Amino acid sequence: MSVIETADAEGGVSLHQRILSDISEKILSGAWAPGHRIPFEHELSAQYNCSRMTVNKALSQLAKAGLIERRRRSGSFVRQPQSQAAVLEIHDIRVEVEALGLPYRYERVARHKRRSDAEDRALLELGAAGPVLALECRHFAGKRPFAHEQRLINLAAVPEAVDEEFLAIAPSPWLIGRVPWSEAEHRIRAVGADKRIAAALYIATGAPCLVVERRTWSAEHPVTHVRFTYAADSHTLVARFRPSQG
Amino acid sequence: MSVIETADAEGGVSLHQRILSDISEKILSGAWAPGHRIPFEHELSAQYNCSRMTVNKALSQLAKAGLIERRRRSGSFVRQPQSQAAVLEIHDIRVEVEALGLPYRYERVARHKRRSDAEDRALLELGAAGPVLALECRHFAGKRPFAHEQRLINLAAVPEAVDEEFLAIAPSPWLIGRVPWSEAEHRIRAVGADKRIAAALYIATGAPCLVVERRTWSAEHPVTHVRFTYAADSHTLVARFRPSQG
DNA sequence: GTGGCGATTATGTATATACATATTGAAACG
DNA sequence: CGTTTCAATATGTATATACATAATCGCCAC
Repeated sequence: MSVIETADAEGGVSLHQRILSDISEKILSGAWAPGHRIPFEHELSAQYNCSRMTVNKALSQLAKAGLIERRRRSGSFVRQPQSQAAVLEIHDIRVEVEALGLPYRYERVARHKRRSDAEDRALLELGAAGPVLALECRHFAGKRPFAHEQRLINLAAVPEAVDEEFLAIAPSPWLIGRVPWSEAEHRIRAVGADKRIAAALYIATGAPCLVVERRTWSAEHPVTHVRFTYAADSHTLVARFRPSQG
Repeated sequence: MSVIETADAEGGVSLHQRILSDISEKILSGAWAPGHRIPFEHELSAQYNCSRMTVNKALSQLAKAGLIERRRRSGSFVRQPQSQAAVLEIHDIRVEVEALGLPYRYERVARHKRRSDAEDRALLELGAAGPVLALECRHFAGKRPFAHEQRLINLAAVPEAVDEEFLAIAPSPWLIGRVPWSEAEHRIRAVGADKRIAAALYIATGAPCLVVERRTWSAEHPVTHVRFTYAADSHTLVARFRPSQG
């Protein structure tokens, strides 16, 4: 390798930028699937004939953007690609269904109390392990399933949920009446239905679904994480706003 | 300055991180107003007793986050608060793509001026027939299509759009700079890709997609209707809020 | 087996250095 | 007087190096 050789004659783009876009191209194109281990820093620096620092700069940015996950001693791995933006609005399913003029019905499918596992903690953004309540429910519009609900409740924040079976009342209205929320985060995306969702919503596996995930905090404490899944033809989120000034 | 003196005994947080948060604190608190020139890299490196590279790392991140603007030979300056209405920022696709660290590219696929048909009037909520501009565009992240855009512009509300080809600039930024909007409505849903969308986004027919439609009004006049379609694996909308009313 | 423990390894952060690039301001020139 | 040139300056990108840190692997003792 030459000493201090600047500007790799790469059309104005800096090297770490080129490395970055090469790798993200591989990821977004699917050539490197989620879970795939991307080459080590020292391998890439050999491949691109540059220093490890340059590779590190690119990989750090990819990690910050959420495309890859880095693990010491193990390497860097492709994550589920996702970009971020913001949208607003909150919804109550009973109200939505009744607005359609259809009879609403609620069904609790499952309920488990357990000590939070790693996935639970990730979903709730919990630091330490603790008791959680896991719920699975369905919401019907007329005879058709309208939405599937998977929910986690942090029992450290809402201990009285232990005594509720959620057979007659859905978790959302129960929580809203009890726990004032100070912050909420929504994630909205499209997915293909997996087998479980397909069965729950009476649709084909792989059929497009809208997924709305919501995380709620009350005074800095994570309260609940919920994932609603709707069949594509059953649901449109609507949000109206006026501009706010800076 | 000492030689290779690691871990400045600063409670686990890295130095560049501390510099970054110190400066953003100054900016967000208002102590350094927009337009204020923040200290030069060499001044900060003296102040923090560290190398210029470390300061550079912090400032580069601040620039990428949009808090400051850097000008060669002149220094770094606090930017005007970018608190554009959440909605606008949301669907500025260029910003989303660049936040991923990927090169953004825009392409106009088609442009037609016509008298509004029934479908156009439904989409724009127009009462009477009138001239509209129909556009089809694509937004790329790296080499992959990131979003497909179908747009209608009400020429009665924005007559000067007739003279714009939209080859170099995308409709969103063009409109934002020209037409103040007073109200917007969003509709978000999942669909299976039809043939046209599948071809445009390099995905299979029927593959799940996220569709975001936006209608905008300016002083009661419908301005534009736009439909963005994203491949399922490329996009997640994220929104955080605090309760403002109820 | 299995439980601990040290060696190994990949990433994380920092350093000093080198040169490129863009921009500014002032000096030199026609 | 305007223009051109040039040096100074701040940022931009890259290098080689050094050491910290965390996680894993394999070895060894029990």
